[in-house]
Amino acid sequence: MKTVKEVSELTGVSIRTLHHYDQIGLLKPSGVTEAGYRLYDDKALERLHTILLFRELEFPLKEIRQIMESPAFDPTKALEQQIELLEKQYRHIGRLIALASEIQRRGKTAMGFEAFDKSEIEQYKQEARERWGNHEAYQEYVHRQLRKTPEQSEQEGRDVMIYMKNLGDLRHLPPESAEVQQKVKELQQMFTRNFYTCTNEILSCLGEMYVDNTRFQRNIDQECGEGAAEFIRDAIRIYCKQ
Amino acid sequence: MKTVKEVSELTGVSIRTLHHYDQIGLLKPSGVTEAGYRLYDDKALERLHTILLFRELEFPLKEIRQIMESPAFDPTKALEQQIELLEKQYRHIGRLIALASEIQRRGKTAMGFEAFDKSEIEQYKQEARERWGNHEAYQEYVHRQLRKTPEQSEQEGRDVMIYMKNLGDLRHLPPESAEVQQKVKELQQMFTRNFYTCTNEILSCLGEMYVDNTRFQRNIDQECGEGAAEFIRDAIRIYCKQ
DNA sequence: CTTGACTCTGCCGTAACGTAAGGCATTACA
DNA sequence: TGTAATGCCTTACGTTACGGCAGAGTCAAG
Repeated sequence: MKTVKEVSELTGVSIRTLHHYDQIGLLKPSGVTEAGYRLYDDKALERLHTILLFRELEFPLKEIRQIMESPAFDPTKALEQQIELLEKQYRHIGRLIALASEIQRRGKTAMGFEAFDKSEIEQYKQEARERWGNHEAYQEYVHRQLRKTPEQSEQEGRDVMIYMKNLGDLRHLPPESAEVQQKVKELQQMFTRNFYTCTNEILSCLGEMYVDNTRFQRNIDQECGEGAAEFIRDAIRIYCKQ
Repeated sequence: MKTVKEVSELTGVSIRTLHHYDQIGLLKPSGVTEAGYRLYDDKALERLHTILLFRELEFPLKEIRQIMESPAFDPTKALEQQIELLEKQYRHIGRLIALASEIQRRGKTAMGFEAFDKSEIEQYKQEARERWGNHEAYQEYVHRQLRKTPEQSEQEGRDVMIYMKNLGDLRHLPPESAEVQQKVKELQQMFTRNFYTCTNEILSCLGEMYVDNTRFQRNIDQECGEGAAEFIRDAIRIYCKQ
């Protein structure tokens, strides 16, 4: 049985926070002395650790209580939602940084004193969006990857290769033919499903990379036949132009 | 002269917010009717736009007031600080997402109901950090780049090439020689100064890329002499091993 | 003159505590 | 055993940027 101070020193939460959690019913002490001192046992400490974990993930305290009280409340789903929420914030802040940077970069003189007019701000926003676009796709990719198990990742790797092979097998056709272009489209859709929103711009970057990157090119040519990498790149180039 | 409702509809801020801004002295109406109705003119609207810009960038209202009241308060510096703050938040949220994803990825069964113990949480954190590490360096890079003018970027590109050339010029020496290793160190320091915290791991990735990427290799060899790319990669490999 | 739209000034509530203030309880030391 | 030093309690206000009332006055139209 530990007093508030001991718990506080053990876990790093303030005494006031313990009072608060008691007050809102999130963490009741295991017992109280006749003088009204709060006493916590090991089970309470464990509960506190769980609370702190959720708190770190920026769950609101109310929700933490619900999660821990009713087993009906699905923690898996809650976690999923929370991740979505965090990702929203993350993107939002990213855009803010881009906007602020844009102002800093261009407005060194204008920043002097008075007002920006609205059109100017919109201009900043526009430019920030453009400079930020690619980055956001990458973010999405990383986050999606983080949530995958190694087996999932491996499976996806094979999937990609199948699509590449489908496309590479058509390299006797001209890259602008309808059939080839259809396959490019499917490739793009597959990327969007499995990795990130694959815009034409991104797809085009990927296409260039398949040739620019020695290892990629070697792999693709090995799996799909000599010259496949270049063929795929060309097909993508054409696809992205229209 | 516009009433609160008109201003509200024009700018999207609530009437209550206008009241609030009046109350805290952030945006006083240009005039009031004898009945006490607030009236705003175009100058006030402009001021409001500026306020909204700073608000979007998550400046606290108090600070916005200070910035706009006293020209002594340096907006350039304030913007810089704000960006730093946003970046801190950004990294923080990124790590949270990594942590949450890690729990989701591994804890599907464990997530059931009860407590995590502390060691388990630390384990999650550790793994999340590892999976997140490279990503963070990239973030830093993007953010630093965003703030640079095109001329700055260009200058830096030339700087990099100078360092590369310094290193490439030593390719008659063995890559493990002290002189070469010293140059590698300088290269790493230069990256950290100009782009991002260049850990050994990242440096090593860069080294591999100089050979893996066809375009990079060609450029390096062209500028620094035949075989320079491979030599630099080897020198970096050795440097990173100790 | 009434009606409906509009506006005003309070005041309470939010989230998660921080920071006192004022008053017992416990412990340490002389 | 007295007293000082901690430790603990409760109560309550402060923080941020408003949202949402209530109750009352104001304005333009029919």
